[in-house]
Amino acid sequence: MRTHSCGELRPEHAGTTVSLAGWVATRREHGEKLAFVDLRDHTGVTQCVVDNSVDVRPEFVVRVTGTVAARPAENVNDKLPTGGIELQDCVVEILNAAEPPPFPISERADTVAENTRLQYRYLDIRRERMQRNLRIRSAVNSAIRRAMEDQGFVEVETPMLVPSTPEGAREFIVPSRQQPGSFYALPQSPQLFKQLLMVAGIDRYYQIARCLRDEDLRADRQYEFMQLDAEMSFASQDDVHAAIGAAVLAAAQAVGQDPGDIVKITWHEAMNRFGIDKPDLRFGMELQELTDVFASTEFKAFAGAVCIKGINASGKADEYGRNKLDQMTDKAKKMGAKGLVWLKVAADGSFESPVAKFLSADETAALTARLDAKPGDLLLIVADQWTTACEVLGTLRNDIGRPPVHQGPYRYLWVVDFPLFVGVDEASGRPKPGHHPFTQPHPDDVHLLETDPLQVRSQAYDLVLNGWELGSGSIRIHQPDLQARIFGLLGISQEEADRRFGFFLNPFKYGAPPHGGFAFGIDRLVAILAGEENIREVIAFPKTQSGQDPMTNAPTPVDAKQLDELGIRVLPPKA
RNA sequence: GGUCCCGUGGUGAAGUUGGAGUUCACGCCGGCCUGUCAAGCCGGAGGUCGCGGGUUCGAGUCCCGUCGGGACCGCCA
Repeated sequence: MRTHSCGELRPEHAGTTVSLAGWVATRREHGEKLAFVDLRDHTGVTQCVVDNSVDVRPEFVVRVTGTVAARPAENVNDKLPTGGIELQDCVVEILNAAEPPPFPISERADTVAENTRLQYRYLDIRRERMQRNLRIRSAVNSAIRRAMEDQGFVEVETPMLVPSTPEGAREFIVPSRQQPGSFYALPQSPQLFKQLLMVAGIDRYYQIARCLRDEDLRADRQYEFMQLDAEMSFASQDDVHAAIGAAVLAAAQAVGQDPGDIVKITWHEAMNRFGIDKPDLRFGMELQELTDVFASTEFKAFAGAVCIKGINASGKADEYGRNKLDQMTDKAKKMGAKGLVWLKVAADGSFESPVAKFLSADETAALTARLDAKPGDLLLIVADQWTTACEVLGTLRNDIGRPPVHQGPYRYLWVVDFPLFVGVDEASGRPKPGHHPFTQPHPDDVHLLETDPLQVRSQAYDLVLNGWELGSGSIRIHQPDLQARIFGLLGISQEEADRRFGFFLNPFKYGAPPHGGFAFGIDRLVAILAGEENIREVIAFPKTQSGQDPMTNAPTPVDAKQLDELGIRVLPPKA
């Protein structure tokens, strides 16, 4: 049907007769005998010189047969890769007519309401931007597959209809026809199955897996999303990081990027330096320790504080007026801080601040040195519990300094040694698992499990890119006695564990190898690699924030007959 | 569950302290035009200002509600 694509002809093809097929991009009329038609496919655009009597309009599907001609120098279009040639003596065959599209099939549609783009997604995808994004996604997927296969990982598909488990995210539920009143759940992740594959001797498992979570949607979250899911037997944390790192490297290289070295820092260091467990390393403004500076201060807000930390928003003094500083203070208080101290550095190096008069000369000098304060800088200080001080300043650091996620450079890092438990459940007084209850504690901290559980580090880790959490993983518990200890701490009895996790835990009695794994979000990775801020831009048919699809109108009511068969009755809407 | 922003011909935008007949660009339709390339020129059609209620002599504009979209908080072991 076609001999070439619309993006490949060059002056060296001059003289050959070719056939192109595609969509009419634009038409430029020049009188009775002459018109230019730009023919478009996913590879590009080629100008065809046609007789003006040919009645084709934008988005008509046509086949054009003609002769490639080099354009004279004055007619070359430098903006097009094919701008050195055009098709002459064209025979145009209309394969399908088309109504005018609701929005232009070009970069001009970037400003069209997203709802409209989603309603006509098949036209939106016809655009260069979406073509590019989906092709990047495909290249990333295949590069990841190749990298995993090369490392001896075996792709195993796991079921979509799985039992409901009460932990974690809210699940999508699927009614059973043969067992009315019983339900399947759609998997939040293949977590349980992949660990059983380790018991089963698969040794290295991976899957580009669809996961489903019924939680509110965001720029980086859809109900359905794809993960590179992997699990390894007889592997250390470092083994897992190396394997996943190779997949990330392959993905980046597939789009012509170099991820550089993946830095590794502990969770404690991340909190201490950046105030967040997914630090964005593209900018400085690190948290500085100030507790010692104010060890014997007269300033009441700082005196006796467990932890005092500060950041220097360099050069931001003028940008942040009283109003913005008040908003920042409110935010700090909402996050649990007792307050926020700000100081602006004046031209002579002195501090402009409501609290400047409470600081001694020594303290002022030490503060200036510690934060490397220069005229025009804005200093922000929080005195509180360590966690609060870090988190508040980490949030302000991101608010003030963080560039859009897709803006290079790309700074990948592993965050390791997450705490095994995060805080205490108010109702039960029990510690809450940070990752999931099957996470292996750090070997050096196991002895603290019963005495000081909140100090126990885990063998859990996150992969972070430019402040976005790409994914997380852990070394799992494979010893039933250790698992029982953890359940004991969580207040889960043997009976309850059997009931809730029995099908998962019983297999571990039959020879479970030490194992660990990881999963990262492909949508997020592809979005960043494609330079998009929103994962919907790299998903062919995404849902809106309210979980609807403007193209298919899903979700929709179903027939009473269908509900009947499933033994389901729908309650009337709440008044 | 909450906070904030948005909704005006097919598309994107403008519309002042509430005041005459909503404005502009692109697109669309018709005409002219032999070298354009987002062609150009002339003419034309196209609107429930998301929807409902209220205030007012008068509402695109103000108020309340509602629907839809987006960003974020909660949530996402």
